[in-house]
Amino acid sequence: MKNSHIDEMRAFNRFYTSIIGVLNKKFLSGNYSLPELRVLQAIHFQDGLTPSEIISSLNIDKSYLSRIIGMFEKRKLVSRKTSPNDGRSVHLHLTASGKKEFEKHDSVTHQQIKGILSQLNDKDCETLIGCMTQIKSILVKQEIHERGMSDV
Amino acid sequence: MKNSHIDEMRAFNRFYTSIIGVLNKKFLSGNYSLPELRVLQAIHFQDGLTPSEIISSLNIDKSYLSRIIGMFEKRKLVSRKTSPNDGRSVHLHLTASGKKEFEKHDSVTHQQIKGILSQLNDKDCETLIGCMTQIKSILVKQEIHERGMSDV
DNA sequence: CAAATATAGTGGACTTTGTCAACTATATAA
DNA sequence: TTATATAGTTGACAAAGTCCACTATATTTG
Repeated sequence: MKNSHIDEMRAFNRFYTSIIGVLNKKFLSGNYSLPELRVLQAIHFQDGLTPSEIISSLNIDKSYLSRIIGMFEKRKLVSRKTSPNDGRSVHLHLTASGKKEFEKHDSVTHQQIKGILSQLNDKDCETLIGCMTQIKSILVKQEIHERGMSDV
Repeated sequence: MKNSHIDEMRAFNRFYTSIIGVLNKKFLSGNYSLPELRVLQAIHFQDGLTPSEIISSLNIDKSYLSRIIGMFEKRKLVSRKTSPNDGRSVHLHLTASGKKEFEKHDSVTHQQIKGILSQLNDKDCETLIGCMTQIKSILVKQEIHERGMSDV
């Protein structure tokens, strides 16, 4: 490893964080905050999961999560059901409107990314995605990541 | 552009945001928050710049910034000097301890990135950095970014 | 089994972070 | 010179996130 590599990676981090920040800011003009959307996504992704499962995958405070879920329940996007096996834990499900809300948000971010990629020529697009895939495959071995904080 | 590219890019965004999140969290166990460090960096990077310049480059609220600067001044890391040309604006400078504080933080994040790269074999490292450089060069044309929110 | 310990989730109080609007002071334009 | 714009500060507030105590189940262990 060269020393300049470190600077390069830091430059990339600043650059890419900035992009993510801009994208997040844009779509966050909606009704929900980023952690809220992460929770919605998590439940969509795995119907019936429990708060404690969300906690470990999203690295979020349990009281904070409890309030987020409470808010979703009040708005009828999520339902809680006490687990038949374990009376302490609850299973979370998206209601019909919860699913709709998720789809809505998901399509917005989909379009957002599409908007970026569609401005690239085919070669650049292939290169870009190829690079992303490679970076992921190299860094995934190191297990630095936890489920993170972008919905883009 | 293929449709799958969009999903790939979104996957990368989630993945990389997560990495950044973990890194940021680690070094943020220090004395300053991320925006605070960004301000310190900005002043280090361009001695004598004004709050309003920071505002436009960092996209931060002016009252928030004013308080951050006030805190730095109280801790003797930054000094304010009224501009001779324009009595409304001030020029910001790092004091000796301000510079030391910056260096301290900078070296921590340097070591952190070094820690990651040093676990890679030479080929992976070259590939990784090469990919980052390419991504940056492709996306920089689109000007999506603003100066962002990572200090890693 | 009964007592101790652990786990799941909730709610109150709090801190940190960030925003909004009003204000002072200087500068520029009409 | 009056009006308008810009730089920065301050107070009040809102949003985001954390900490701790608590209830209620579950599990362990003596």
